[in-house]
Amino acid sequence: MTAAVLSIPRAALHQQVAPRLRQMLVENRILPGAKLNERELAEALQVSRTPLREAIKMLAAEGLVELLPNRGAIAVELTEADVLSTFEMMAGLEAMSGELAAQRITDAELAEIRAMHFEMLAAYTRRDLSAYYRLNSKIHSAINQAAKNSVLTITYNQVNARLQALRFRSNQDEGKWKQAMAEHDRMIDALGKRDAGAMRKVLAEHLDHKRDVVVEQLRQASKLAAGAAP
Amino acid sequence: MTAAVLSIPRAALHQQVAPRLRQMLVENRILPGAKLNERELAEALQVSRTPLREAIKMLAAEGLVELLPNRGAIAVELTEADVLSTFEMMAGLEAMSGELAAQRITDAELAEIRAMHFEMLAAYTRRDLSAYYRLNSKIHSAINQAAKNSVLTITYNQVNARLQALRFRSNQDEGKWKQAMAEHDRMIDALGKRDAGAMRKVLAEHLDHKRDVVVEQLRQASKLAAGAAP
DNA sequence: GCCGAAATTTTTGCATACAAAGTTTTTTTG
DNA sequence: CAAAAAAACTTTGTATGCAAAAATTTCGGC
Repeated sequence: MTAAVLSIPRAALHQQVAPRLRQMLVENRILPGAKLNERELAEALQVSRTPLREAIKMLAAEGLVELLPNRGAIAVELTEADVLSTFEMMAGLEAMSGELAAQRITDAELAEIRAMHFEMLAAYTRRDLSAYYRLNSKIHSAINQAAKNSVLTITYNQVNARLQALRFRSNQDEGKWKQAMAEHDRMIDALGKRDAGAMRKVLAEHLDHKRDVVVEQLRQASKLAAGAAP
Repeated sequence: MTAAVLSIPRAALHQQVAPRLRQMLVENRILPGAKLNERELAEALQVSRTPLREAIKMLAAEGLVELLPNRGAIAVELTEADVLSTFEMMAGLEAMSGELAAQRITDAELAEIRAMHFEMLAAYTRRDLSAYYRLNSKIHSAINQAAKNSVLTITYNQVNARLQALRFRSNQDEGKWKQAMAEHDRMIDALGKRDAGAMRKVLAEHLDHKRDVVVEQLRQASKLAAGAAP
């Protein structure tokens, strides 16, 4: 009866808590700037404070929470400057991924990315935003994998985590979406030709456009807030 | 008497322990692959296991130690592939720093970097390796600062930490050293001209050469070890 | 009624205690 | 004597308790 419970969970509690907390932060279930109350969280996650605190320290090292001496941790709040810096960094990482992937990708990897690209075309045609996001994320991950640099992959995932919270609410407008798809077309083309320079260029541009979409939405959101509050 | 002790140390223990542990790892005072015994370390650092464990979790998130379930943590051991990946990543980050710095550096920042460059020329002329390393590190940091991207700075410092352990033992040969100095000359030149493309290029090459020096030394070291052991 | 100070409550930070997993040593058996 | 099993020991992982700091509330003075 309890066999599954006893045999499967070989992961330590702090190793279970960290991903769950990370997801709560990334999905804005814990709002930016909000305090992470240890007692409350420990109760909610059904663990004692010790493994919870260890998990919080890990997320602090990842930059998802900020530690205030004697005042615990708060979910990071990204200023517009932070958002721009993060996107600029992602653009650099994506450009590097693309450049290296163009040099190192195998035929099998390329075929799989092409397949996902067609799936994404299908999602775009159906205007299935959630499938589109899922496939987009998978394609970019696959490109990163094809670059075959473990440190780049780790860094990419870390920086990417900080942006998830923003992209979550980013519903694209039709024009931008079409443009993003066109950029993906060029990407697949450049990958097929193993053109590292073109990959760098198209990915850097792609991320710059994503940045523009998010920043525009942030400005709109803060304009709305400013109009409502005072 | 105890006023200084009572007023200054507002830093939490885990915040003090983490940097100390990081330095021990970076300076190879804890050897790669070695187990981090909690009782021993806690005693050596004069803290209980709780803040020590929190610090270890932070270093794990930074990638300096590896967590083994129910078996604690070990200092990461960099394979040759890891070293290559890390240098490749550093090359990308330095290239990005240089490119952005060329676009954003102020005259004051440029002047300070030029001053440090002259100091480094002095250290090189005296063959003062330790001063050379210190200034080299400061110059690269200053370029990174001039890029004015906080996420890039954090990432740069993290990835750089993993390489400190290797550079520590890297005594350059005369030819490589001269070449590195020439590259720094070109760097300062490109920065003065605000030539982003040239900065990207020279920094990427500079790091590639550093990589070659380290890899060559690693190969020599492992060759020596192979000759001695069997 | 409102501001400020003191007291109370809450919360964080650290140490310790205990349980579970892992490691080593000893013992037993073939 | 070797290999396997068992016991003893060590180490990690988690919970709990206590002290110090911060936040909140209460109370006194104006």
